[in-house]
Amino acid sequence: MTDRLQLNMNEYLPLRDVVFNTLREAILKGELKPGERLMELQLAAKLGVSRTPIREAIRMLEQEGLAVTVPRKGAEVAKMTEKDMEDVLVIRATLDELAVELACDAITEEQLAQLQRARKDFENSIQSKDIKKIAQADVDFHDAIYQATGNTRLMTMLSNLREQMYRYRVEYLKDDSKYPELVREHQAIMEGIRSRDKSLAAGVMKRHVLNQAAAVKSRIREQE
Amino acid sequence: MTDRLQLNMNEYLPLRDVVFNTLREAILKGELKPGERLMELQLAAKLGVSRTPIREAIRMLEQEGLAVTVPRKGAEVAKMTEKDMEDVLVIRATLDELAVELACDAITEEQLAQLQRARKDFENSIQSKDIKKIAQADVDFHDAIYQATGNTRLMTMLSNLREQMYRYRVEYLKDDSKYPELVREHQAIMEGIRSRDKSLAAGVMKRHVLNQAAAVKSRIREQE
DNA sequence: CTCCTGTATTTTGTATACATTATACAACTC
DNA sequence: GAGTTGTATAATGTATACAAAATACAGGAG
Repeated sequence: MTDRLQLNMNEYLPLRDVVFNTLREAILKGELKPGERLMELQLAAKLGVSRTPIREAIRMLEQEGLAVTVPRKGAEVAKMTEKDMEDVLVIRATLDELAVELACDAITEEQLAQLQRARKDFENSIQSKDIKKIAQADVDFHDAIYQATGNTRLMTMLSNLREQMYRYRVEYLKDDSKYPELVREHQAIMEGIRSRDKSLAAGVMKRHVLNQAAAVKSRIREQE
Repeated sequence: MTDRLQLNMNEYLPLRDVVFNTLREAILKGELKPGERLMELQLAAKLGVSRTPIREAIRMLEQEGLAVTVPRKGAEVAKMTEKDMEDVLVIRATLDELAVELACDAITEEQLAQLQRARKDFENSIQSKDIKKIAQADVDFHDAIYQATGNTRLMTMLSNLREQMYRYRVEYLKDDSKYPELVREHQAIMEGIRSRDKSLAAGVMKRHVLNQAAAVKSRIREQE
């Protein structure tokens, strides 16, 4: 009996997860805007499912910080105030620092190569002028670091924090005068990790994250 | 018209939240043990509600890391491996450090007084030999610090991280030989914050958190 | 005895129905 | 006109019904 027919049974996803992913994407892409109401019946109709999986997906979005519910009124896409964003940025800067330090200790040769590839992909993506592509390449670079920490929880938390900024961050990437600095920072972080120089890598990473603060916050002010 | 009858309308809670709180408590207290199945029908019968709020509560527990669901099989109380606990501890140590630093900058006189009270309550609670009481006093002390950071997200995240350790931490508090050290550490943290000495306070806090590692991990080994 | 298979039962997944509350707006009062 | 009240409508909260999959286990084949 061949063991290669892996039986695509693992591709089953409950509708709640499909709905969750769909709504999550829509929120991150900005198709569902901060403050926009998430009405069960309407969403159910649009997605062709019943209210039950919609409700469960909303509960999940809620815990991810992407939606907010008021009892008996319903859910809406979470709005972030400038203060919220500051709070998130401080946490993210700290945890990203931690991630880099852990990566310095734990990264394997293979993961280092992966990180190197991600760094190059990012530099190449910049030529393309395609914001989505650049954003994705940036995400991949950071994910490569998270992966190298070997700390699953940290990976999850950092992905989640990034997600909350993501909606507002695209704007930051439109300003291509920042690209050279981004490239330099990625390079420095990469070098720091390769040479296992924790304080160098962590320092650059912290700056790298906090550099986004001004741009992201001004984007929030526009929203209001 | 008197404005003191605040109309207890704000005490309305959807059943999903009641169920969520109930299950959460049960898990933290150890009444629902790691690995124990959470069967909807059974829980619904026991709590006297229908499956719908149960399901929504389970989705919430899931995102808090207290439950794990396998599609079409159902949910169970999350088990933590030693590795999971290490991962959580590292994150918590880092964020608790951050919290203390932020508190050094932002704490008000009133909050300082509150922290002082919490610290004393903790010392008093130790005399009582009542583990629950001691645990609660410890929680209150740390909460007072979280409060002082003024960072709402950080408060939420730290509460959540603590929650995940809580189940395994009671054991740690049964060993009263540790009490003097705990008291000293609380005192040092308190002093550090009062004198706005970030590096002192942060350093002690980090140690304070990591000190629990061995005890908590051995508790996990027992579970297996 | 071991392994397989078929079936009954339990459990989850999803849809729908009913109850209750919030919202919008028109008619009314002052 | 400002505010209030009543009513229709729409939304959420909760329960239940039905479908589909997982599980347990008895019985049979080898």
